[in-house]
Amino acid sequence: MTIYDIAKMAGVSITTVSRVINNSGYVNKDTKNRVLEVIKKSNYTPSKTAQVLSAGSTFRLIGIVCYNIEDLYYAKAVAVLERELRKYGYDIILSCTGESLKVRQNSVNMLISKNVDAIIFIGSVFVGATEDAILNAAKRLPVFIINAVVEGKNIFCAFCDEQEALKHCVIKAYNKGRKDILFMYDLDTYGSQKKLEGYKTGILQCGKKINEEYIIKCSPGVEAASNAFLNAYKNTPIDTVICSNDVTAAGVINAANKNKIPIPQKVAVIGYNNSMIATSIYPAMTSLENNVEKLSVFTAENINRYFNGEKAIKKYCIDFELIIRETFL
Amino acid sequence: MTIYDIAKMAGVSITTVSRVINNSGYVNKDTKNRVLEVIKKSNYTPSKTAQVLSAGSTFRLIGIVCYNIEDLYYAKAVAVLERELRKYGYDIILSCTGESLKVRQNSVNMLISKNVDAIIFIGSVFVGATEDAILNAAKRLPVFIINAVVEGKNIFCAFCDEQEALKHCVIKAYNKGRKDILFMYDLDTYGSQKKLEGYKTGILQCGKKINEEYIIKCSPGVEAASNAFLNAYKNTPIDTVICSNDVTAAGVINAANKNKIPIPQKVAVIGYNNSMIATSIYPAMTSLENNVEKLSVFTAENINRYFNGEKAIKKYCIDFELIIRETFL
DNA sequence: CTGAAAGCGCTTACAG
DNA sequence: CTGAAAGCGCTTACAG
Repeated sequence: MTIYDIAKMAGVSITTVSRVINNSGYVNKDTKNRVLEVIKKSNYTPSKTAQVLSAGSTFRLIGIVCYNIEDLYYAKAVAVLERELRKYGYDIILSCTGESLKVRQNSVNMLISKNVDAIIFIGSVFVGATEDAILNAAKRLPVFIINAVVEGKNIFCAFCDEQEALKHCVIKAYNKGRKDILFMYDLDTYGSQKKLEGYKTGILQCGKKINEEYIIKCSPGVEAASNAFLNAYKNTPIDTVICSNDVTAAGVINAANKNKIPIPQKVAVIGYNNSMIATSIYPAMTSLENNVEKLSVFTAENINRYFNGEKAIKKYCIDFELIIRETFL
Repeated sequence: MTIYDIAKMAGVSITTVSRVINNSGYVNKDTKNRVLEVIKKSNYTPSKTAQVLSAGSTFRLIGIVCYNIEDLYYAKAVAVLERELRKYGYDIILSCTGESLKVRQNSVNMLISKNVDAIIFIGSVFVGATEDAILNAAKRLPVFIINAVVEGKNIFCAFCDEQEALKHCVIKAYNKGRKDILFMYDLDTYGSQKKLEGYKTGILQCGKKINEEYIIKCSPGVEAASNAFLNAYKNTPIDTVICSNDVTAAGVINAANKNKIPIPQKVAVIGYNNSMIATSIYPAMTSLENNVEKLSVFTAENINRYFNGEKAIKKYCIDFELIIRETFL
């Protein structure tokens, strides 16, 4: 079913049908109704492909590349991006890549080959190993990054200063009289490294020495975090645990509950991301709000700015806030 | 930059460039390399739009309509669908609609107008009020539904029998000697209704009477569930709480922890969906595994079947399993 | 208010 | 191994 069929059935030219479809130009009211009826009756949908090619427009599709949509951080970002971009008439193609470098490069290639208007990378996991993919993409279309900084033409970043954020947590803990502050992280990403640096800076700023025993890397997931914490707790005095994300923190809290280690009296716990997990757990988790939601809203606006001829913002840094709940008072 | 520019720069016809791009037909090796070099040097990407229009193919895009990607159930489904559909060369356009009927209808219209190959609806929230949107969509393209049943031409459903699942939970609890079994749910969806029916069937099958005080509807979210549970607990004897999802169950568990109500000795708790929350909480939550992952894998296969001329399966029912953890032993 | 014709950027028989 | 030409299904000046 094409515009030619509709034209024939309605007894008009395809130009007129086109006018009716697009509600453009002058069309006699009766003619219009006749065409509309034919369209409806035949369940005709115009070929977007032909429209785009002919009108020189685009599909208004934005590619989103994220690590794992089941992680609440990415889920939040995608949810907000989708909602905000819709306001500007964009839809999203979602690509979740996981660890695989090959999948990442393929995802980017696919998005480029499908002629999306722009690509958004969410998360710092894409910096480092995948940076080439980002730079290559930027040669062909604008690239927007949430929560990482990559310099380059056609690349626009919105981020939270994770290093400062973690430093803030450390100092806050120290000022509460906490002395044995553990830092736990899972993936070895750009973001984790920033947080780790922030941890160290904070420790030094408190006039303490950096003790490698207080820096723990564990596998992702609640269980792994539980075990890693208990193991560390056995061997070293610990009164505070700062985690690089809420899932890890949940593991610490569970382990403490199970072993009757009172939170926060004996051990205080600070999570990161302020996700739903922070309020789903008991005791409610103190967590660092790094404002993904705001970053996502900003990025959608920035994309709109870019395509409207206004100058998009190259680098945008958002504030953070430690949300105090029961695990660290 | 079009195929004409490349042809000119390489000193060949566009036919030859097209052959190189598509790796089809015979092309002299040297010619091919020359064209490839020009393409690379100029960062040329063929217009997918023109390719699709010309070749009579499609963009290989599947639309996914879900309620809320921040809900772990939907996140899991989308993650698996994306991964599995990628294997068949499809990408996904994600649309999260929330409650709004208008957004839902608009999302469907948008997907149809963008000429996706098929639409997947995830979750029972779309049955009932949005059913018209589904039926209309099915007039134009194949519609696949995960976890709800809608009859109609061009509609394919994969689901878990929630009614049976909930009945199973009730009987299991009863057989453990539990007598005062509460059912808590939040949204008033098709799925919740099925679960509620299952609860009632189970209660009757145990030779007990249905007591409306043991059926509690609360707002979504951990906090609301906590309050609703505590309120009910004050007024009625309760030894088991079965929830329509894990978030609600987390609220119950938190409330019990906070009020020193021992789980499962005094109150057993059963969640639903067996999401990450079930293992993120202490005590670890018994939860009903309704196999979204398997349903998603099946749906991707079914879509592939549909487009490969094999007959897609109209109705597919998956089994379920109660995963026993500490909150109900 | 309406239509014939050119053109969007490709692919694909067809001819050589 | 290569290219001229038709055609995919639309939009949009242009002419009337």
